[in-house]
This record gives sequence, structure tokens and C-alpha cells, in this order.
Amino acid sequence: MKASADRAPFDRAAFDRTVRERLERSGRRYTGGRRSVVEALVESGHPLSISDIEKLRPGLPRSSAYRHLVELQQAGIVRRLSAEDEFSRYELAEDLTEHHHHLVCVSCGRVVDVTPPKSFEIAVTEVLDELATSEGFTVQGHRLDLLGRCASCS
Amino acid sequence: MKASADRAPFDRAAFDRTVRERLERSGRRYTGGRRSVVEALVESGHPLSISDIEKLRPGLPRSSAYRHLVELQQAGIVRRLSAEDEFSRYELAEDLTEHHHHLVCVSCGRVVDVTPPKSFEIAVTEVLDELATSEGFTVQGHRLDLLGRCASCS
DNA sequence: ATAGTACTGAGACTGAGTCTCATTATAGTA
DNA sequence: TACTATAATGAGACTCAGTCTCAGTACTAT
Ligand SMILES: [Mn+2]
Ligand SMILES: [Mn+2]
Ligand SMILES: [Zn+2]
Ligand SMILES: [Zn+2]
Repeated sequence: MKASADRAPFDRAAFDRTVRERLERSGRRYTGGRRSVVEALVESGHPLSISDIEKLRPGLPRSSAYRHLVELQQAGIVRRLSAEDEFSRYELAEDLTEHHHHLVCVSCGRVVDVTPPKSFEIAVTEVLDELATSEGFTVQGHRLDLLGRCASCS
Repeated sequence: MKASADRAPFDRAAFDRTVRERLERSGRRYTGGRRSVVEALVESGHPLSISDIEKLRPGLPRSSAYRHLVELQQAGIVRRLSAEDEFSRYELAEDLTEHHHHLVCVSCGRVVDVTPPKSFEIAVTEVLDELATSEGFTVQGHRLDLLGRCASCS
């Protein structure tokens, strides 16, 4: 069972429009290099490290890839994940996909998306909001990762 | 309400014995430098960055602090957290304190411990185990952080 | 076309974290 | 206590993921 089996089909045209809008709203163009990075993230469907991106887009210079990722973060298109290992990973912003969580392999670093049922999210959010409020925190969101070993590392 | 209000009182002697045991089990001594790092973590009660540790232990050389943290991780005494910012943070291993989660300030990077009720943990674990199993993952644990702004950054 | 501005690639640079090595402390033994 | 073997330490060189600079290129608008 795929966690996303019941998701609406991906509308590439609408997605492109949104990405372009967000880039332009932050004063940038939707150029070939930026599109190349965004499409690598769309196609792979799971968080990518810089070296993943280099393998998928051999022509793209490292400095450009890093720069694009920063710009895409500022435009709210990409989110950077802090990983267990030393390598950051990047994925599409949640409102371009859907709220989800991660299975993180402590052995190889691979990250897989996973989406719990909505009832779970509601319960989690409620409890956590209360805890945060009691410490004077203003909650913006949460991050829930499962650490373990992936199928091929077991 | 403090999240840890109902925790058993901290037994420093028993704690020291456990730390020494774990270090010796991994072939190391419980020396002054290592004790200095461990006690900084105990006293502060929340995850510390290297620069936090430097401020708390001005005499301790940077290279020694880093080395101690690696050794303490290998001995299962310390856990390294990957943060939102570029700086790792370190805390005592969960079985020396208790299972807990983090409020992470996206503005200043500060991390506060928070402990949800056991019923919450049971529910979370159950749902997550199922999701992980369906992806062929073997779960070792989870990590749940709340991102937001701390009281002084709001 | 021209000007103004954004984008790009090459590579220099930064700094958190690691490694090396010479010196010092410790535990064990006689 | 003296001697030996091994572990620990501090200084600083080093690594390399990530950032910054800058000269050249591509857009965009008029
Ligand atoms: Mn969630
Ligand atoms: Mn938990
Ligand atoms: Zn793996
Ligand atoms: Zn803060």
C-alpha cells in the first residue's frame, strides 16, 4: 500500500503555474536551471541531496544548483531538511505536495515520504499545540521522522 | 506547568555510575574533560551547541570538546541532534533522561525539551509502526519536533 | 539597437567538524 | 616507588558542504 494511493492526480501545468508565480512574486524568473532543479524534485518524489541532484542533472554546475535551491526556498517552493548525516536534503514545499513525514534510514541516509491519516494529524496537532503554548511557544508546524533501517539495509 | 514536573528526582550518583559504566564498556575512561561535557549537558537541561558548551566550559579546548562528544555518542551517553540551522546540538541519551520531544525556535535556534503524555506516545507509535512496516522499514525510534518562535523571539 | 537588470559558471572562500601528532596523564605491575 | 604500556589531551592542520564574488551572458522593456 502506497501512502499516497488516494491523492489527486498530479497536474503538471497547474504546478508549473504556481512555481512560476512564486518565483515572480519573489522577483525571480523561472529559468532553465531552476526548472531543472524543480523537475528533479518532482520526478524523484522523495527528498534529494545535492549529490542526488548532480547525478540526475549532470550538466548543472554545483554552484548553480546550490544557488537555485536557496532561491527556491526563499520563494517557498523548496524546503530544506536537516538530515541525520552531514548532507542536507531538499524536497518540494508541503503546500505543493501535501503534509507528510519521513522514514529515515540510519544506515544509508535514504528518506522516504509517508502520510499518516488525517485523524492522526488532528490528534497530534492538538496535543502539541497545548504543550507549546504552555512553554510560550508559537507553533508554525511540526516535523515527525521515523528513524530505522530501510528494506535494503535490513 | 513544567513538562517534567512529575519526573523522579535526579540521582547524580546513580547517573555518574551509569555514565562511567558505559564509557568503560566502550573502552574509555571517565576523565575530567568528558565529565565536564557531561555535566554541562546535565546542568543546562536542554540541547547545547558547541558554542554553548564553549561558553559554559571556557577552559575546554574546542578539539577536545568535539572529540568528547563523539566518544560520548559512541558510548551511548550523548545524542546529536540535527538542527534547523547549521549547528549541531547535543543532549543526553534518552534512556538517561526520558523520551521527549523538542520545541525548536526557527528564529534563534533555541531548543526546549517537552514531554507529551504517555497515552500520546502510545498512539503515535502504533500508527507510525504500521506506516513503516508497509514500506519495509524497521523502526528504531522517532523524532518529533515543533517548529515555531520562542517566547523571547515572538 | 540599447540600456538595465537578472542569471550563470568558475572558482575563491568560510567555517563546522575531523584528523594528526607530539606531549601528558593514567593504570598496571613489580 | 620506578617502569611500561596505553589512553587522553591540546594545538593546529586539514576537509569539504555550502556560500560568496565577479566577470560574462541572457532576458526584458522601450
Ligand atoms: Mn504531521
Ligand atoms: Mn515520542
Ligand atoms: Zn538504508
Ligand atoms: Zn527564539
